[in-house]
Amino acid sequence: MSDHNSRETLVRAASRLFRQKGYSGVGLTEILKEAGLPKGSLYYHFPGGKAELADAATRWAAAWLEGLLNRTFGAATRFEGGALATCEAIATAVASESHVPACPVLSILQAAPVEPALQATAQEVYGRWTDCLEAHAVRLGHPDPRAAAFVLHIKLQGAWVIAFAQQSNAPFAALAEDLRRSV
Amino acid sequence: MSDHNSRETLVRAASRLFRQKGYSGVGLTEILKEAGLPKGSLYYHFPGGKAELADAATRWAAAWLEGLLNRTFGAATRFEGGALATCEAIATAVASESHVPACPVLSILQAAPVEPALQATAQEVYGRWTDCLEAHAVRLGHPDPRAAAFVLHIKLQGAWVIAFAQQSNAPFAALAEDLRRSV
Amino acid sequence: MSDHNSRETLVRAASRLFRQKGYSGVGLTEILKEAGLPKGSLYYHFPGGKAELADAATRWAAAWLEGLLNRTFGAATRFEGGALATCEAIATAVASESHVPACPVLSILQAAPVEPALQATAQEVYGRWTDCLEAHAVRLGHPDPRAAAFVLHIKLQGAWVIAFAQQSNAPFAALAEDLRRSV
Amino acid sequence: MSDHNSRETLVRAASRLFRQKGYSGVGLTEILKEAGLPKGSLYYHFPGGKAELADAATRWAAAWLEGLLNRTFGAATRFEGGALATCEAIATAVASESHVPACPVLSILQAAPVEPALQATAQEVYGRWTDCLEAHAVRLGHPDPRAAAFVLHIKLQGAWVIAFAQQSNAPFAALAEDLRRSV
DNA sequence: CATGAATGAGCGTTCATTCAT
DNA sequence: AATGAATGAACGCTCATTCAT
Repeated sequence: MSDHNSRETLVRAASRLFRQKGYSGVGLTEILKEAGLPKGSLYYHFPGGKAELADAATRWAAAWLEGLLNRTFGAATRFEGGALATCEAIATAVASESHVPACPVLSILQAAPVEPALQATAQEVYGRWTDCLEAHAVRLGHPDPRAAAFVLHIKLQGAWVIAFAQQSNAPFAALAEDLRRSV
Repeated sequence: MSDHNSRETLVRAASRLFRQKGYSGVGLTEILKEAGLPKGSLYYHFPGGKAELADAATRWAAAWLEGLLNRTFGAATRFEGGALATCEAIATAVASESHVPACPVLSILQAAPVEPALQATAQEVYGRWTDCLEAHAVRLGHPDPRAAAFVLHIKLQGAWVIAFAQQSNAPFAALAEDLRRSV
Repeated sequence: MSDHNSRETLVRAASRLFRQKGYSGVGLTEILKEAGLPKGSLYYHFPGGKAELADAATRWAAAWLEGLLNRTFGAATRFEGGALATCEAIATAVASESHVPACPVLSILQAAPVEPALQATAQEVYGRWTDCLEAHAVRLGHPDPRAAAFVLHIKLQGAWVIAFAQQSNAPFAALAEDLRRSV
Repeated sequence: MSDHNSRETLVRAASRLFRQKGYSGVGLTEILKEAGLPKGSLYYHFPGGKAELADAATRWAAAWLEGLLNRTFGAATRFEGGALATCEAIATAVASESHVPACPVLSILQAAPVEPALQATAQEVYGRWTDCLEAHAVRLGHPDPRAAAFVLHIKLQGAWVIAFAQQSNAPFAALAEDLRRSV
C-alpha cells in the first residue's frame, strides 16, 4: 500500500521534472526531494536506477496521453473532428499547469546516446500513439489512415515543442486553425 | 587566426554534441576532447562558460538553417513550393550525417529552467525562423502570411523531432507528401 | 532443519566470498544472492550482522583447517614429516578449487581496525593453529616444540599468501622442498 | 612543485591507510582527509581513480622495501647473513610505527577480483622482490639461488602476516632465530 | 520463525568553474 | 593571448542495517 504510493509519488515527481528539464537535467536528489522520499527508497522501487525511473515516468505519462486520444477521437464522427478535438485537448492540458510541460517522450529523447533502453522506449511510445491514431482513422473511414495518423502525430509534436519553448499554447491554437482550414 | 579557428572548432564540436545529447547531457571535457583543445581554452573564448558556448553553438547552427530557408524559398514562385523544397532540403541535410541531429534549438530547450538566457535564445531563434518564413510568404503573395509561416514552422519542427527519435528522415517524407496534398 | 541448512548455506557462501575478496570487498547482498536466501534472513541467523557472519565463516573454515592439521600430523612419526604432509595437504586443497582461496583468517585481518571483534577472532584462530601444531610437536618429541610450531605456522602462512597472489600452489611446493632439505 | 607535493602526500596517506585496512576498507574521503587535500584533487593527479592511487601507493612502498633489501644484502657476505639482516630490518621498520603495517602488497591482494590491474601489480611486485633476492643469492654464490630467494620471500611474508595480526614483531624474531639455526 | 520493504550515510566519480602564470 | 593545475559541489548508486508483520 505504502509501496504503491511511494512508487507512484516517485513516478509523478520524476515525470514532472523530466518533462521540464530533460533526463540529464534532473538529479535524483531533486526528484526525491520533490517526492518527499528518502535517498535509498528509489533503488528499492527501481533497481535499474534513474533510467528505469525515467522509463516508468515516460510510460505513465504516455498512457495518460493515449487515454486522451481515445477520449477525443471516441467522441468524433470524422477523423478531422477528432484531430481538432485532440489538438484542443492537449492545448488545454498543457495550459492548465503553471509550467507548460514538454511531451513526455521529449524528456528522454536526448538521453538516447547514453541510455539505449530509453531510445527504444521513445520509439515504442511514439509508435503506439501513431498506431492509436491510425486505429481511429480506420474506424472513422479515412481513405489513407496510416499517413493521416503519422502526419497528425508529426503536427501535434511540432506544436508541442514550440508551445514548450514559448511556454504558451498558442502553437496549438494555430495548428487547430490550420486543421479546420484543411477540412 | 588561430584564435578564430579555435573558437570555431569549439562551436562546431559543441553544436554537434549538444544536438545529439542535449545541453545537460554533454560535459565540457567531452567537448574539448572532441575539439582537440586544451582544458583552459574554453573560458578564454567563452568567458560565460558552458551557457555562452551553447548559445554560440545554437546561433551558429541557426544561421545555417536560416540560410537554407532563404535558398529554398528564394527559388520558389509560390509559398507551397518553398515549403515543400524546405522540407526536402532539411530531410536531405539530416540524412547526410551518420547520426540524425536534432534541431539545434531542441538542444537548449530543456536547459531553459536552469539557464534563462538560453530560454531567451531559443525563443529568439524560433521567432527569427518564423519571421523569415513570413517574409517569404509576404513576398510570394500568400493571403495569410503570419499563420502560414507559423504553421509551417510547427510542422517542420514536428517532423524533425520524430526524425530524431527514429533516426530516419521518413517523417520529413510524410510531411512533404502532406504538403503536396494540401496545395 | 531448514534453519540449520540456511545458516550453514550462509556461512559457506560467506566464507568462500570473504576468502576471495576480503571482508570489506564483499557486500551482504552478494552473499545472500550466492546463498540463494532472502534479504532479511541474515539478521535472523546472525543478529550481529556482517561481523558476526564473518566471525562464523572464519571459525567454520578454521575448524576445517584444524581437522586437516590433526589428520596430517596424526599420521606422522616425526614433526618434520607432519610438517611436510601438512604443506602438501594444503597445497592440494587450495589447488582443488577453480579459484585458489586465501587463508580464512586473511579475509578478516584487514577488517580489524573497524571491527575489533574480528581482530580478536583472527588472533584466537592463529593462536589455536599454533597451539595445535605445538601439541603435535610435543607428542612427537620435538626438542623445542613452541618455536617449531610457531615457525612452521609462519612458513605456511607465507606460502599461502603468495599462492593466493599467484593463484598457484607453487609456493607450497617450494616450501615443501625447503622443509625436506632442512630435515 | 605543489603538484609534486600533493601527489606524494596523497600516495603516502593512501599507502598508510591501505596497509592498515585494505583496499576496499578505505574510502577516498578518508584518504583525502588524512592528506588534507580537497575532494576533486585526487582525479587530477590520478585520472584512473582509486585503483590508480592504490597502484601508485603499492609501488611506492614496494620501492622502499626493495631499497631495504639492497641495503641489508649489500652489506652481507653470505646469503644467510643477508636473510637474517633483512628479517631484522623489517622487524625494526614495522615496530617503529604505532600501528604495525601489513606488507604493501597485501593491501591490494584481495581487491584483485574487482580490479584486475591490481592483481597484476601484486604479482609484479612480488616477482620483483624475489628477483632482487635471487640476484643477491647469485652474487653471494648460493648454490640454488632461485629456490633460496623464493623460500626466503615466502618466510618473510608469513612472518609479516602474523606480525600484522598480532600487532607485534615477535614473528620476525622467531623467524630470525630459525634462520640462524639453519645456517 | 522468517522476511521483504524501507532507510540515510557513504561510496567512487564527474562536474563546471577559477586562477596563477 | 592562452593554459593546465586545482577545486568542492553534486552526480548516480550501494551499503549494512532496521522493523513491521
